[in-house]
Amino acid sequence: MVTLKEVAQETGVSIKTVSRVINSDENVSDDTRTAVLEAVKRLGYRPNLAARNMRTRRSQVIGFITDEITTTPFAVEIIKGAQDFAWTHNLMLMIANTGGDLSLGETAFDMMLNRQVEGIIYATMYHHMARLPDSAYEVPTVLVNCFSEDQSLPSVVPDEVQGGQDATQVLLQAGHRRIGLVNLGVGIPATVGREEGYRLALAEYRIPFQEELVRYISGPGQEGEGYDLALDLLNLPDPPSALFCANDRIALGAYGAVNSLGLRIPQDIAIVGFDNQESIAQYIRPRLSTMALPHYQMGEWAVRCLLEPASAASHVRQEKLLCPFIKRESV
Amino acid sequence: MVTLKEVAQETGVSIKTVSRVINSDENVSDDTRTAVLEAVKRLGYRPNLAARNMRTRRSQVIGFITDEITTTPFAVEIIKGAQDFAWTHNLMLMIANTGGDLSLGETAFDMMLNRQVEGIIYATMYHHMARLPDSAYEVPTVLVNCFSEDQSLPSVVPDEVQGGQDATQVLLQAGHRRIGLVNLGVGIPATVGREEGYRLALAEYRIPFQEELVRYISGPGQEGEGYDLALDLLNLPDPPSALFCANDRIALGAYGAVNSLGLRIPQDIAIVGFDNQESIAQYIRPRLSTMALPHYQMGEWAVRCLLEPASAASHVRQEKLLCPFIKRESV
DNA sequence: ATGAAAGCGCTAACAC
DNA sequence: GTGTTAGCGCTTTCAT
Repeated sequence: MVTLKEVAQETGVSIKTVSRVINSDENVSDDTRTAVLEAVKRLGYRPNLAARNMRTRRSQVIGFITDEITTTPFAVEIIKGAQDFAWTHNLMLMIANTGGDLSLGETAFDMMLNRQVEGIIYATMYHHMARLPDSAYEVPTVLVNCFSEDQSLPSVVPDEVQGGQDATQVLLQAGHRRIGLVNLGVGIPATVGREEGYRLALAEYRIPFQEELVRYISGPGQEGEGYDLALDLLNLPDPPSALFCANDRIALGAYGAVNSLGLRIPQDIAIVGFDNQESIAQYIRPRLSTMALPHYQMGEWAVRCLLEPASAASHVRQEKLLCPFIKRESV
Repeated sequence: MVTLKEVAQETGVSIKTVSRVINSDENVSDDTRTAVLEAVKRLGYRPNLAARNMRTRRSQVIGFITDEITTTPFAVEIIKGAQDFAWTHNLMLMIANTGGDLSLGETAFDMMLNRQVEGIIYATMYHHMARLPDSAYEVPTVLVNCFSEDQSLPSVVPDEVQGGQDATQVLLQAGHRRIGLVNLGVGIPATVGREEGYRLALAEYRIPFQEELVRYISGPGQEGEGYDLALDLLNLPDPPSALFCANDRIALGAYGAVNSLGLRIPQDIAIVGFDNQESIAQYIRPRLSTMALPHYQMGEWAVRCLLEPASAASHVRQEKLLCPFIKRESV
């Protein structure tokens, strides 16, 4: 390993002068700087950030802990957003995956903290409330796609209400007045928020909310249930002409239901999904119009929040990011 | 920050004794150990790995650089395999994504090296030859899903030949004797290897290889081309009764072609895919039988290779990992 | 079984 | 513009 000392000896200057050059300090004569840089190059010197960190207390590393994110293809965009933004600020991401296990989560925080990370991002696969170890408070921590019970940690989540509202509006604007909602399981933020948006959009058009048009899935088999519940709705005496499906897998099931009735999408039944799971939305025919989750942006926001604790984090407890509508062919 | 020194003062012993306790050194009396541990807990002491690293030269961090992997849902399993295995050895992964840009790749290596990583894993989205910066040789480096031109770096890739052979065998064993191959673009390892496997399997059954049964896609629109090429094959005067599609997106296109001809899968035409892209294979009807890529295992292997340079890395230049057959309903 | 001193590579503080 | 000294938190070496 080549050290500052060796570069100094090679150049015939003091260690501190080399340090100045490395850190782009102005107070170095051009001649000295040139000579030093030349030696740095020749020797292949590389600053030891671990050593620098000891003095500056800045590791230039931030931790990124997830529950099961790497297994959720479409959510890895959170990592990408975080890493791209971190990169532009000379920060690196250190990652850990807990598999949803709380004690592993605690270990993950400890391992990160021991390695002197400057901040930690905790991201989850699905939008929900998260339990966090005490060590989450030892360093700035930001939550992505989840929130702590007491909202004591800044967090960034998708704006479910806006998403639900916009999805419904798209259908409304296309002329539909009787719109079914095949929602997710009861009690989770996505279900509540998307339905609230649905109601808001209906209210704007002065359309009364009707319970019989709303269904909730109850198990994990989303396509299957989506099929059944959509079929239910379509078999109503006064059936809806459009379906808002709370995610794309449900929408996929709904496609099947529409087909089984010999109806066409979007001519007979219009469908809007949610999540923009490319692997589904892009490949089914007609291609699915749906609401995208702002994964990439949430990742970016999290890093920005860590970098500017004054601006973002302290002002808002929870940032809600826009879910944009992705127009394809199902409406 | 609580340091060894403070714990030592609190307990009334020397710094070194505390250090011994932290590092589970035997030579400490039980009383002392208990007292120290108690103080460690009370004070919330946390070893500073950056400081330890200065003496031991072991950062307990390894770098994980990818080209575009985080954007390829099904390939993130490489990260998961690496991270799970690293975890069991108390190592953390530091990640960077270059977007395929070579100069960014060089920067990524530099940033990792400056942060004293003990080794680097370079993983790519698709199996291909990779160009690496010189700095890749400054620390143990392992390639995943790619290889260096001169094979000077250890690498781990899917066993394309075995995969192609097994896929074809599945069809052969199901009684098919005329099997079409809709292959990827010419010249890449996957195309060459999978076709070689296809030929080997045919040879085992003494079936002559026929050029007219093999097609290659030429553009990026894999489903569309898959559709066209499969249709081509099925329209042959003496059409195949089974199709081996070199990836699942092509298979998806082939499904369309079979449907358009009013044929059924697998009764009239059997299909085997490749890649096991769950988002496709799992959701199309009938569900697609396909060959899985050993992403998770490649990630594991890479870390193991870094940890045991003596065993794995130095013996084999390139490790080929098994692509297992995933039985579903299309054969 | 325990401790004192040195030093890892670097930067902060303060000379000159 | 440049150098000296000290010390970040830890482990190593060598005493005791």
